[in-house]
Amino acid sequence: MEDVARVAGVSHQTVSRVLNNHPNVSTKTRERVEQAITELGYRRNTAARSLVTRRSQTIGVLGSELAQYGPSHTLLGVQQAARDAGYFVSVAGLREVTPETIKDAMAHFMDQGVDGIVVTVPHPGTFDVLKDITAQVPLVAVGSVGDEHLSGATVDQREGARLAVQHLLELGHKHIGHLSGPADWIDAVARTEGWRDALREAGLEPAALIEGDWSAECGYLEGLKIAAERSMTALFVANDQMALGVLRAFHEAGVRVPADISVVGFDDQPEAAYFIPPLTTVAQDFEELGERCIGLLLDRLETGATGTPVTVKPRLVVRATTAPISS
Amino acid sequence: MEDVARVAGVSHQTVSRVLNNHPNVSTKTRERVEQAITELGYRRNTAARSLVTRRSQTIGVLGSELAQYGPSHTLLGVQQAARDAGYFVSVAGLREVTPETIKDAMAHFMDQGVDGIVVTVPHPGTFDVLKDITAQVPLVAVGSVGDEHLSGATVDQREGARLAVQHLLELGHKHIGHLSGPADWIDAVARTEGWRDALREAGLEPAALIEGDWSAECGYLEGLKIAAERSMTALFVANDQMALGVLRAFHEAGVRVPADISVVGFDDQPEAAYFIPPLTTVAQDFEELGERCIGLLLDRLETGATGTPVTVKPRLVVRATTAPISS
DNA sequence: ATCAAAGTTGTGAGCGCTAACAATTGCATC
DNA sequence: GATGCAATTGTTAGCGCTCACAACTTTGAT
Repeated sequence: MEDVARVAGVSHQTVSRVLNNHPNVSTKTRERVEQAITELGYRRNTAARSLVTRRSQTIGVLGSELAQYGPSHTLLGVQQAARDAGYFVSVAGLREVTPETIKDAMAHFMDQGVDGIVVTVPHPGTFDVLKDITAQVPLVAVGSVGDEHLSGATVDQREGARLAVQHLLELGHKHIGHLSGPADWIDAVARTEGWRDALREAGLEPAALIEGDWSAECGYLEGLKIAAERSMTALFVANDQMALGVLRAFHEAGVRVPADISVVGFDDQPEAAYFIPPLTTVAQDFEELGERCIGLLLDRLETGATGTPVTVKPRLVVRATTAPISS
Repeated sequence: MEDVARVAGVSHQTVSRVLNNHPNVSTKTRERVEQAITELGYRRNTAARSLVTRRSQTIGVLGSELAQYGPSHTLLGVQQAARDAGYFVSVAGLREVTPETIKDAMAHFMDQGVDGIVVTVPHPGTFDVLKDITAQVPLVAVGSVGDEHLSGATVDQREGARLAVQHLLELGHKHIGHLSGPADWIDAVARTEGWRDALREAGLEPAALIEGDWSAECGYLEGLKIAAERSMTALFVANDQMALGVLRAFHEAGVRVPADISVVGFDDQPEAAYFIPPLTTVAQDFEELGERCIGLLLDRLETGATGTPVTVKPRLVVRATTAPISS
C-alpha cells in the first residue's frame, strides 16, 4: 500500500480512502491512485484489514446432506449471492448431525471469525444447540425453524403438500396415503402436516402414513408393501427419489400408475419428468431460497435491521402419474 | 492473549508457544496456560495470525455444476478432508464457465489470500487460464487435465468406459453405440475414448456416437431416435441421468431393455438401482476423489513435495439393463 | 483583504499475533 | 561452589491496514 502511495504521490491513508470509497477524495487524486493500483497490480491484504475492522467478509455455511438435490442447490444460491455481495463463503458440511458435530463446526466458524452464518440443517433441535451462537454472530436458517427470529427463507412446504393432496382430491381420490421423510426432518414434518391438513379440510381421515428415509431404496421397499395391500388409490410421496422407488415397485408388482394408483412426488428434480411414467410433483426453487437467505443476512449485517422471514411458494407440476379415480 | 498470559502468569509469547505446539515449553507452564485458555474461553484471532504468518489456513474450491451428482460429492470430500486438517474451505461456484468468470473467481481467492486451490471444472481450456495462478498459489485439479503437474486425483474414466463396453462385448454385442456427454467436458471425452478403445481392441468399428448434454431430457430425445433406427444392440450412456431418459424413451417406443437392447450407464447414482429396469452402470467414488485431492494439496503446502497424481479405479455394477445378445 | 467553514490530505497509533533475539533459569560437570 | 550449556521464558519489533485526529487548502461570504 505504501508503494501505491509513493507511485501516486500521496499518503497511504489516501490510498486507503480510495479503496474504501470515502467521499472526501478529489477526483484527480482518486484517478491517480487507481492508476497506481492497476499499474502495480496491488491487492489489499484481507488479514490486515480484518484485524482492524474486526470483520472477515466471510459468511459461514453450515449444512448437512449437502450433496442432496435440495441442499446442494440452496448452497449454490447462497454461495452466488454472497460472492456477488463481495463476501467469501466458508462451507462446513456435517457428515452426521449431532450436537457435537454442530458445535465443532461452529467453533470452526468462530475461529475463522465469520461475519454471519447460514444454517441448512433441516433437523429440529439443531437450533437449541445454536442458541448461544446467535448472540455472537448473526445467524439465519434456511427452512422453517421453531424460532421465529432465526428463520430466514422458507419454502412453504406445508402449502406444497396441500397443493399435491388437493390435486388428488380433485381427481376424486378418497384414500390418499403418504410416504413421508424421516420424522426428524423439519421439511418432512411440514409436508406430512400439509397432507393431513388437506385431508382434514376435505373431511377425510388421514390414514396410511408411512415414514420413509428419502431414499429410492426405501420407496421401493414400501412401494412393494403398498402394492400388496392395495388399500389406497393415491399416494403422496415426500420426495422424488422415494417416488422413483415406489414407481419401480408398483411396476414390478403389476400395479398400474396412474390407472390403479396415482402418485405425487415432491421437489421436481429435473429427472422427475423422465420417470416411467413422468412424475406429477411439487416444484420448489432452492436456489432462490439460498439467495433470499443471504439477502436477509446481509441486511442484518449491514443495516442491523431484522428483516422478516421470506416465504417462497411451491408450485404443482402435473404430469402423468395422476389420473381421476376409476374404480 | 494478553489476558490469558496474565491469568497463567506468563508472557503472551509463552501463550503463543503453547498454541503453536512449540517444543520448548515446560509441561507445568503448558498446563497452566491451557487451563487459562479454557477458563477464559480464549480464541486466537485468525486475522492477526494470518497477517504475520502470511498464511490464511484457507483452501479455495473452484467448481462448476456444483449441484450435479459428481461435483457435489467431490466437494463434500474436499471439504471434509480440508476441515479435518484444520483448514477453512472457501467455495466459489461458477454459473457459467468462461475465462472471465474463472478469472473473477480466482481474483476472489487471491483477495482472500487462500493457501491453496482445488479446481473442479471439468472443461479443457480451464487450465490455460489458470496457468499464471499456479505460480502464485499451489493448485490441484480434480480429474485429468492436459497438464501433468496440475492434476491431483482422477477417476480413471477411460478405464471405466472400457469396463462397460467390455461387459457388453462379453455378452456378444457387436453394435455398441455411445451417447456421450458434451465434447467440452474432459470426462465426457475420456469416456468416449474408453468406448472407442474397447471397440477397437475387439476389432470392431466405433460407429453410432451421439453427443448428449448429460440431461435426462437429452437422453430421452436421443433414445427416441435410437429406438426408431434400431441400428444397435447395446448402448453405452455416459451418465445415469441420460440413461434414465433413454430407458423412458425405449419404454415408450416399445423397445425392450435388455431383450432388444442393452444399456449401460455411468456414475452409479443411488437412484440407478431403482430405474426400470435397474441400471447396469459404472461406480466411482467421488468423495474419495475429493479427499485424495486435498491430501495431495496439503502435502504440497506443508512439505513442498510435488506428490504424484492419484488415480481412483471405477467399478462395474451389473444390474438388469444388460443381457446376452439374443437376435 | 479577512475570516470561517468545508473539503482534502497527512500523521501517529494500534488491531493481535509471531519471529528473532535477549535474558533468565535449571542442571550437570568439574 | 563456580562454570558452561541447554532448556525455558521474556522483550521488542513489525506484519498491512484503518481510525482518530491534526494540518493544510480551497471556497465564498463579509
